[in-house]
Amino acid sequence: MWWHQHNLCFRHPVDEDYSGDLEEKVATIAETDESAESEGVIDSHKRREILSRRPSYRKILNELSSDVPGVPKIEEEKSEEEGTPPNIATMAVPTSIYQTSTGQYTATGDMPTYQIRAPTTALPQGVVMAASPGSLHSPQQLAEEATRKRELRLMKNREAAKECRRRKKEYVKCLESRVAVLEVQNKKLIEELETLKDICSPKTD
DNA sequence: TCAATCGCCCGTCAGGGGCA
DNA sequence: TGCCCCTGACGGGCGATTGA
Repeated sequence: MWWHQHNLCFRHPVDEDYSGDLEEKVATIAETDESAESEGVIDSHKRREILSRRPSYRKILNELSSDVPGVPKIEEEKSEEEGTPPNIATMAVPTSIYQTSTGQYTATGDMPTYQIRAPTTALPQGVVMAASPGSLHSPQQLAEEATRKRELRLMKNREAAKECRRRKKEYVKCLESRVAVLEVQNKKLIEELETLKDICSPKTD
């Protein structure tokens, strides 16, 4: 398992706990024996290092999908993000309707439109590096440039965080569907085993 | 009715990874 | 090596729920 928020002491009541449990469930059912790093006490620094090195949802899910045909991949969405420069006012925030490569998840409805808004900062949108550092003279200009860069970075990170959370939700949904499939498989196998036992066991009467 | 709690979402920061 | 992206962590806001 890569995800052990449920073992950490700084419990944050957001979705991390839920997805962590879910992954544990998937791992248990699928009997994929990841390392037993959660055993015992790991100091917070090490835990943080372990957590930070966990692969991205996209990677995990895509690897998963290569192993299991039924698991959909998370789309790259490069058409939105790479098609337009990031500092153009037409920030293409992913809509509440999205779909995976298999079209399994088509609508989440979890991103209300009232929350999708244009950046409200005073950032001069559309002005791409109007003043290079070499052409700046006064300290005021330098300060303005630094502020502008910070605003741009924050805006990009804001959008990246939204996208990351959206992917995480999709990832959790995929895990949920996989849990359901594996549970059904497990049930069938148990039933099959019982049937075979009945057939093969000698009648002692 | 109202304070406490919960669940969800958001923005921001920090730090690791990928890439030119 | 620096820049940029991704994501865990954190703190805060807000609406819904719950128990006194």
